[in-house]
Amino acid sequence: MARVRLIDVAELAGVSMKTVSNVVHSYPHVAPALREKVQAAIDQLGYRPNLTARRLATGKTGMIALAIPEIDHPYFSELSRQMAEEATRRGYRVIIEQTLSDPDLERAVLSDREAGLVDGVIFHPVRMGTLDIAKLDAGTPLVLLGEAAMPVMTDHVMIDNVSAALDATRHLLASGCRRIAFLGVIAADITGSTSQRLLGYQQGLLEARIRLDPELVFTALEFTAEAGLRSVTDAIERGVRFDGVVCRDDRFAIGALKALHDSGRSVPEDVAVVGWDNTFLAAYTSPTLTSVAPKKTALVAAAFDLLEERIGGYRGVGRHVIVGHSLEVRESAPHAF
Amino acid sequence: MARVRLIDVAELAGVSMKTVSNVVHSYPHVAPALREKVQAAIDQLGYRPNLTARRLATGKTGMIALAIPEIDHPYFSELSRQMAEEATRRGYRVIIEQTLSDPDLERAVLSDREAGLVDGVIFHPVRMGTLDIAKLDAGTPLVLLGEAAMPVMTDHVMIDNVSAALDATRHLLASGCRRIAFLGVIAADITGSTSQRLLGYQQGLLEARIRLDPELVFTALEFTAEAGLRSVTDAIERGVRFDGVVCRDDRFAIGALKALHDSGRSVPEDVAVVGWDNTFLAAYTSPTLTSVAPKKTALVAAAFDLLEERIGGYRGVGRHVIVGHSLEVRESAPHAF
DNA sequence: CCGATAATGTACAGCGCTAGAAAGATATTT
DNA sequence: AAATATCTTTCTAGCGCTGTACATTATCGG
Repeated sequence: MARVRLIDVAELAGVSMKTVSNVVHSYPHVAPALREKVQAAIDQLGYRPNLTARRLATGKTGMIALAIPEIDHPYFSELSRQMAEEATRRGYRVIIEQTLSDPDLERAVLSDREAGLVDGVIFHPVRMGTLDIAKLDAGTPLVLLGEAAMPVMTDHVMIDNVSAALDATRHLLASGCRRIAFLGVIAADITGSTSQRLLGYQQGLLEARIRLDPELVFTALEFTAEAGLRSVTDAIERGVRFDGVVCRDDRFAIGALKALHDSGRSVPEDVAVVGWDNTFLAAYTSPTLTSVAPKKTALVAAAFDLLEERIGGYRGVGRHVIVGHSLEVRESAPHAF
Repeated sequence: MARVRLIDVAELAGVSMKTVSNVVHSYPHVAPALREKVQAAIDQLGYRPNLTARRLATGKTGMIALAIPEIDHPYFSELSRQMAEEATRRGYRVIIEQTLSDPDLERAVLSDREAGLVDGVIFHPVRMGTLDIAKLDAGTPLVLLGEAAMPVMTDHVMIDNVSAALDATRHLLASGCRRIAFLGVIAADITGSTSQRLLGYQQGLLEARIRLDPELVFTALEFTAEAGLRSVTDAIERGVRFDGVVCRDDRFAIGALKALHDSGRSVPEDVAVVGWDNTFLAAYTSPTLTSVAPKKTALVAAAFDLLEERIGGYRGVGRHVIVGHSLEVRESAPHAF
């Protein structure tokens, strides 16, 4: 079952390869009669262009890589979906690379860009720092996501984490919480995404003239609901009192919800909970979860806009785009209650 | 910033392209001194082989496509992750194609295989029937997932849905349920996956000499938690009485849990709930969710085994592999209670 | 009715890498 | 020392498609 090649079609139709190619690409100046004859040959042979060859000849791959820590984190799987759909709309395909927050795998992402596999990369780093990225940043178009490193030459899309965390904290304060915890500090996260959220949280407390109690900053060991659950359970067992908790992401919030439920506390009456990312989970927990909602659609669009400009030849300094966010208020932290 | 090519390295090192290529591929018969010199040139220039060119030359792409309905369905995102990791172990990369359960997109998956982009395809069809697939099945290696169509010539991996549904139903019966509902019939799902689960459910009732009450088969409009919630809420509002429910997947189960909670019923005391897929969600709902657990690791391994055999040249009839499953018992449907 | 402009079509040199044939160099054997 | 075997390296023809340069026809105003 040998593949049908362009030249096979050309021979059958009795024309040159280029003419067949012109038909395939709907090049305007092909005589209707010829076009028909060629098309017939294409159909008869079931010809499909070999994309690899096309790529080698044109230098464009039509693919972009999306490098994220974990495919199955709800935030990233939802993001992936939107990226894939936006890519399709813009005529690209997406290769998803999972870095597992492993520094070596993250580095590999940036090195691979040079392998000519993709036209560009959208990358959400977790472990790599600014310098690491700057050092490896070769010529291939790159757009960074998240709050991590931001080398001056690289484009970057994010939400304003400080102000989003501030909003979440204010929301809890407004509904009467006074001992608000922050769940989700993690030693391995050096990217500052968490620390910015923590900063917004502190700022919120400050506004309300509440002194930050270090006991209320809950640490987790890794980015899982399980770790969140354990962290909150530990705090409860240590006797820490709190009436609200801002979580670094929805998975932690789900763990928190479960820990509170298991310990007999009710949400939001005893403890109000705010999550982050507004993944679909938030709408299906009991109680449903109030969550910080980054404008994902805007984020995806912005990332592609920047990337396409780079692919188009832009070589200037890095642009830093901040997309909006909102707070999706649900049962776990309703308006005044 | 022109790319460094093989020939550039060869010139710098003063050797032929093939020698450089030999070094790149760790070909054994290269004199140590030369190898070192070449390696130095590679490092100095920062050479990375152009994968597109390599592909054209070898005919192997090193990529496989994973075509699934939705990236952000927890079952599929967890599956994707495992597929991606298994692929890495076996030296492949994965391109994820989202079909959105759209017949045209599903068809496109099979047509694309011929475009020489990937060495093989792992495909979980939802809408395409046996004949459709058989018709489009060209020469490229293909392995199907799920319970859908099974053309004789195509390899196929699945779990035994009938017996898994039977297990779930028996479990509910054993803990005293007598009016057990089935949630998740969907008109658009023609693949038989749901109908097999329904069959196992009926079989379970039959064993217990319980007549199937059609009122207890809950229909949903689409595969979302929202649709599951609505379906169960409707049933409750219609006055349908039931004390157990087998759900077609975890997302429906989450919707059901929420509907029951919202209507003031407690789980499992009033109604016991069993989900399907054992996604990570199951462990973090309140109560936690008992769920049918396909052996994902085995499934992924089997799919790759079959695919690699096809890639390796196997041309025989389709193999149909059934991987195991278990029932992860959690709070929503504990053992006798 | 002619040269000029536009419309069609062909030829062929790459894109960067691989791999088999062939050549050159060195080691082993008798 | 000649002959054979074994390494090591070079040469070069593709992989299938694109795009430029050029050849060949139509089209058309004056």
